[in-house]
Amino acid sequence: MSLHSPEFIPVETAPVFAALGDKVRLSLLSRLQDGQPHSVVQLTEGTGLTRQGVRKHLGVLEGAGLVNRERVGRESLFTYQPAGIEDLRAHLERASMQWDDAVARLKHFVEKE
Amino acid sequence: MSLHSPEFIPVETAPVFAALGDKVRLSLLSRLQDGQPHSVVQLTEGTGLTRQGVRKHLGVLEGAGLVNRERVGRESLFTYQPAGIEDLRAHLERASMQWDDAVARLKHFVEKE
DNA sequence: TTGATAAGCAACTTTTTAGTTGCATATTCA
DNA sequence: TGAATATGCAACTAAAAAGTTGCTTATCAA
Repeated sequence: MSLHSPEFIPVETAPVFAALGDKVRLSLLSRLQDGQPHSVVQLTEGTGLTRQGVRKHLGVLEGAGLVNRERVGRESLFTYQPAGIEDLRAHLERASMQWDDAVARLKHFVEKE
Repeated sequence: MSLHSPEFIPVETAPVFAALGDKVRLSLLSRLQDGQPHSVVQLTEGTGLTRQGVRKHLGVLEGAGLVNRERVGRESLFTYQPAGIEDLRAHLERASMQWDDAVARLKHFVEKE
């Protein structure tokens, strides 16, 4: 028998949540949503930040596995990677279901008294 | 016609993601998953942190709407609030679907050439 | 081959977050 | 009432994150 109750959301996913926990990075992801590779200058436009600032955010997204980087010629092209979001979605879905179960059990327990 | 393409994940959700982007907070949420109110001392056990440290984390979770606080007697009782997670789940689900659509359109476009 | 463009790397400043200690306040209970 | 328990609040330190500037390197195109 397991000593641990099933984890709500695994702590290993914290870095991915952290990567998404920033307005600039969320809007960068929005712009990568078209599935096309985008260069750093391209992604810098409209952010109000410097190229290096944006580049740092892209590095965070890359570190979390949410985007992919590829050097092509003199450009660095970033592309959206769906796997990370898919993963989170699955975790949250499971968490929601676990919660519903817990509530149902609680209700049953209360009514039994 | 709208000038903006639909947002992948709305930037307003960033604070919620940020709240989840920490191992301590994720494990606190795990322990609140039973639906029962828990006091600060109770939640401090096993964290290796001080009561005040844990209290700060609980404050972040509360600020993100993920938990609820209620003062009862001399205790502060924290309870899990499912709405925030539910919200994120819905956003991620929509994002996944949008992505699938984008990929399908892209594929169709390529094949047409 | 030279000027313009895209980017990388490193150092540095500023801001935010995490975590602590110290002390005051409110509650419970013997 | 008085000791023990649970918490709150404020100040402080340390560490991480965000963002910048300055300079170098690589690539493209006339």
